[in-house]
Amino acid sequence: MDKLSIEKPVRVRFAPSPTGFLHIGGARTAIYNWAFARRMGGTFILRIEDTDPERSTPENTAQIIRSLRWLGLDWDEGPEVGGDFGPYLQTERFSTYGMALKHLQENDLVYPCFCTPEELAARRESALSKQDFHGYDRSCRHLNADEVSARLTAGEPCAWRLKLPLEHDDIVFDDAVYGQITVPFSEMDDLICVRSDGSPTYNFAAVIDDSNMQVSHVIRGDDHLSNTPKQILIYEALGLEVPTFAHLSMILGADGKRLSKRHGATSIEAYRDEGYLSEALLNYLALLGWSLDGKTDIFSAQTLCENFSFGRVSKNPATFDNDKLTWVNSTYIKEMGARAFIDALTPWLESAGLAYGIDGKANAEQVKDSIQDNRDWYEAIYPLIAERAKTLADAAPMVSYLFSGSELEMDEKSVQKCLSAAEIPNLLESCITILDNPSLEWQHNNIEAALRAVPEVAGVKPKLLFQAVRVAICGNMVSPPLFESIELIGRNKALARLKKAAETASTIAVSVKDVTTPS
RNA sequence: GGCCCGUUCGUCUAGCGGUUUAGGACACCGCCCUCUCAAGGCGGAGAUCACGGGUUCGAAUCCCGUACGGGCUACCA
Repeated sequence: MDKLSIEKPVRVRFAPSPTGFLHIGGARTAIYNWAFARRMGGTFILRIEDTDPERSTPENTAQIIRSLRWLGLDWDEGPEVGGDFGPYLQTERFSTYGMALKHLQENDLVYPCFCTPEELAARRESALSKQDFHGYDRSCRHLNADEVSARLTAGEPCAWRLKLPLEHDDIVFDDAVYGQITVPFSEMDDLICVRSDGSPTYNFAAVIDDSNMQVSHVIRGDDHLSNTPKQILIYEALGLEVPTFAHLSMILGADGKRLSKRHGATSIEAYRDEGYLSEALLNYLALLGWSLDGKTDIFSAQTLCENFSFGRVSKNPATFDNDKLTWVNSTYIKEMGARAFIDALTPWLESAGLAYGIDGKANAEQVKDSIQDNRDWYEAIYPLIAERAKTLADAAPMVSYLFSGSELEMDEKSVQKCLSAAEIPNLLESCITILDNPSLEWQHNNIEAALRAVPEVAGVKPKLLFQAVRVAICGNMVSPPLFESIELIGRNKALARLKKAAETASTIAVSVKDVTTPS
């Protein structure tokens, strides 16, 4: 392998066509290309295959680039970065395809086909029903030279087809993932290289580009496995060196069908918007079809780049498992640390309008300023939810109670369940007295120690009181840790919330008494 | 129809002829911890390695069929 890399520098490319967003499958192909390039000290190229004018848009191209960047991939040549083998948009490379065609024409390796698409479709239809379809019937290949030149000079539209050799061995290539693949030459037909409108077909353009860009390894989805022999024939006609191929299996939805819109989010940006971290998505995608050692699930991009190899890429299609992605994401949240977490969470706080020091919904600017001015306070949130939030989207609602000021809306169910016991008003009053004491240092350990005395003295279970306090402070019977929350909310607001809860509790106690006391 | 490819717990995978009573992870279940929820710890259930034939002293691993799934079979990419 080392020897090989000395002989031929590793150059790989990711070549999406901008007919849609960057989706899960494309992203994984990009990741493997990138990781392989980094592993081999090679070059990673981004090339946009926008030859389909009907479906390609600049917006899609921009979105693909944005998604790739967001994932943390960087390319050495391509849009935005340039390179010596550009341009990197196929629509800007048409002259190269023209030159290649000319070369083929001059060497009688290609011939004009005047059959119309309609004729071909009809012929294909009838051949198919006879169950022996083997591609184009080569009728135009046998036209006599005079007729051809006459029709050509008359300007009759024609496509240019590759003039396959009459005799050829079966096509054999070594796929880096699948191993040796053999396709009978009898299956090959005279494929079209250039359409009647002058545009190159995918197979032709890909070969010319990969060759011109000196691509050493073509790493792509296995929907191209069947295109490979055709492309090899083009390489051979042009006298070009055939690169190494590595095909990647598809990614399936939970129903075992090819991943598509029906399965919900498939675009990379949709995952970003659902609160997944790019590092986690990258990790999960890398894991979906590749293994580091069979045991390790969590690894950094750097580890990926240091260890990637085709030998560990699996051949069978993988089913996308959102549960596992979510788990990977949650482990990244747990390990990312307060600083990175708050950075990542900032947009979410902005859109939720959560700013420390501002009651009610704040605007994005206020949130930004608040975070800047109260960085320590914000970072103190992290340990409260690091083990609880599975995504960034989870996190904001989870901590919104910290931003509610003195007025907190309490969940009705939680109120009924946790504030209705007869002892609650008195217990809460005791808490208020304790917390109102200025000599109590406002720190969660001290707060906890002080409050634990209350149920002990009253002879009730700690849980009874703390659930009531939780509802008072957090508004819900399920919440992040209580004493840390009290600390973060601050003495005045905490006291205000406790007072309000105590009032609520006494009204419930009264009404309960009304109901239960026989008249 | 033809050609190509694939098939190990529900899911992702380890496994490259003997170290395998098939290992890990997610999900699931139970217990512990505990101020709730999580997290964490411990344990459990879950795969006759698609099926059938070979080869071999020995096969999840090699070969051949079959079934199922996917791809290609375009003047789409």
